[in-house]
Amino acid sequence: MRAEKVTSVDVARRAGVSQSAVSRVFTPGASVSPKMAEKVLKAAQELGYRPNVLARSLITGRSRIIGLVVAYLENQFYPDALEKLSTALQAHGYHILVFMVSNDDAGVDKVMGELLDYQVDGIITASVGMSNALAARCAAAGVPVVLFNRGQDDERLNQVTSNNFEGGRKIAEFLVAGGHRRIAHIAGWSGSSTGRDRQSGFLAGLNAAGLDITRCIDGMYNRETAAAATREIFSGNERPDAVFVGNDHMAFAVMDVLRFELKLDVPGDVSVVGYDDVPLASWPAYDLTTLRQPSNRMVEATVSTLLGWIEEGSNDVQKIQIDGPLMIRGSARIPEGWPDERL
Amino acid sequence: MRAEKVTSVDVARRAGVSQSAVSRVFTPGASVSPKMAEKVLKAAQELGYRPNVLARSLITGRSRIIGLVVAYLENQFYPDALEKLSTALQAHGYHILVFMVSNDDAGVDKVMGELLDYQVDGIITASVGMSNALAARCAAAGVPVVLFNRGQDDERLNQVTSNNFEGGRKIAEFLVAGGHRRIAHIAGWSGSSTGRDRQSGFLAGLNAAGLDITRCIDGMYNRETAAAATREIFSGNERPDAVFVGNDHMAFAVMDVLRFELKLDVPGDVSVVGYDDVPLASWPAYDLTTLRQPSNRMVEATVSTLLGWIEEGSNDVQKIQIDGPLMIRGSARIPEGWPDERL
DNA sequence: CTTCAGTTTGCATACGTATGCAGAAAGTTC
DNA sequence: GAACTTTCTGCATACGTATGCAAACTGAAG
Repeated sequence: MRAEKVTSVDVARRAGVSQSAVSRVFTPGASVSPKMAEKVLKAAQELGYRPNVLARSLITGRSRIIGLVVAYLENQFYPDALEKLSTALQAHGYHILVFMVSNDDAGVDKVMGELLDYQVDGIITASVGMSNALAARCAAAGVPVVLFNRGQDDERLNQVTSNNFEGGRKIAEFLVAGGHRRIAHIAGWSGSSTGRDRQSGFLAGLNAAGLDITRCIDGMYNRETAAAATREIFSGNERPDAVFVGNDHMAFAVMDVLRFELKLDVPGDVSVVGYDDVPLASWPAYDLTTLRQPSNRMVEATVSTLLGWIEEGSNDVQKIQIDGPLMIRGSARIPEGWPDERL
Repeated sequence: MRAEKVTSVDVARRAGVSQSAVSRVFTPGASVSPKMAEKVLKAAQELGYRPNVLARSLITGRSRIIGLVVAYLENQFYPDALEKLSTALQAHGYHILVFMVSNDDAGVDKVMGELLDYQVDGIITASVGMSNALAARCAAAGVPVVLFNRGQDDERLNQVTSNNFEGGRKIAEFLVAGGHRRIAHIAGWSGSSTGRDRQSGFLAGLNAAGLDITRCIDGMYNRETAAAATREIFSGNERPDAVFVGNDHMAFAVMDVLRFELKLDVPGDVSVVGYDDVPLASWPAYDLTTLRQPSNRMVEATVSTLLGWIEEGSNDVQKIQIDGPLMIRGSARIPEGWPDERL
């Protein structure tokens, strides 16, 4: 059962050339004559030789591995992003090494150490923060980091997010224009920049119309917490007539509670707006009005930033914010004559 | 910006010992005196040394990387499994390298080559098949493979699935007991063992009651295809009164079409049963009756099989089938006095 | 203090590849 | 065909670690 590894030396012997020649044939851009290439490729073919990426990385200092740190995949936004990131990176010859982590500093630090052990060429964190000590270590190790869908005040960390403040503001504007006056917010986790920015944008939007948030509870980006918050907010008799929920994943829970527990009509009794536009949001069962995070463009920006650092030695830190449209669907009252922003 | 890597040699110099000593301190089970360990660990601590996993793998022949090949993450079953697999493997010091792949032989073969380049210690494929040539290559390379949620007739490939035949049969029994007589099937992709087994189990169950499948279309595990199939099957006037859908992901599409396009009541007009029991199935918006694939136990079986091959040199091929219960919810008529199998 | 077994250490080498350097071959120009 | 330039090849070495082997040390028993 034990494998006999075939190495570049074996190929060299068979082709009657030196090991360096074999290496050069498999190194793009190296200098080899056509007939050398042919001889070597033939021998390699016959033996089933393929270069050992790990051994190569030892010399070149490049592993072609990107570490992805992610806290949970329950929210559909993340598997979707993971799929797109992986596909995009694969096209450039990189692959993703996954690190699941509990979303606290200790967990992240521990895992990040393991990550560096693998000599990753770059790190993407999806909605996970980093301690300063850690950011320093990555910088010291020369490993570029991109925070995907999470901002953080650190001069060393690239980040790609949607324009969360503006998104929150847009949603406020939309709800106000729809005639809502008692507006609640089930917020994204206050420990995250996304949660905070969406909330402050939302608040700014309401304030601009002379309104305030009627009721606000942190939903922790968690389905159960959001459901409990909904019960709390909507079971009294002074209930709001609209709610902005910090992401779609929680918004589904909110709608389920409103409809199936509290027997309220959405959007008749309550308008619900989410954030993300995950695929499920467009399914008729929810038909959720939500602010789209343009994951394609976010992924694109993430990949090009990362590859810029890795391959072109770039070192200017990017803080990229991408605007997304409000996807108007059936879960919230549509203001008279509101322009349809859909793509 | 370039990093000064700290190596075992640096640590050795600082601690005033040999490089081998350092190596031994970081190799579990090697022979080192307590005071040597202390000296080395202190020096390592001060320099921030951590062993280079890649260099280590060159010597030991173990990379502590498991390759995961997966076709798409849209169906919630897979991110869920990925999360659990990754967490379980991490606990054993392994990590998952992700390979997204289009579900055809050419795509799989190409990607699998890249996979072997990384010297992975094992391979898990999630609902993806392998050509025989490929299975042979993995066997030759001594890399164990586990097919997760996919069976295949190959003596060299481990596999872990739910008991799809029995699951299909149970569902037939359930629907028949519910008084349904015109029963349709939107099948899982006929190119997959899961799809075929569920279908034949279902058929066997119906036959046992003297019934047959009224109408059957391959839904390709694809939302759009399943939706189209639903329109096809249910828009005529001789419509079935129940449908078994090959997985939950398609079942949601089917319910959406039935309710929102065809204005049929579920389960009043049509009973719908799915397969998988993804988290979404239990959300009230769908409240889908479905056969649970016990992903926890499937993951556990996958991990222990894989580690058995890798660490204990096991070489008996496992073909594991795990039974799952029918989760009875609100999308299908419940037969009088039917025992509740829920956990 | 000697002997001997057991433990700990350093030396040297190996893993599979890439690359600087110098020499060989091939091509160009007169 | 000589002189020169360009392209190609092999030699040697390096990357960071683990491990067999023999030497050095430790401690116990006599």
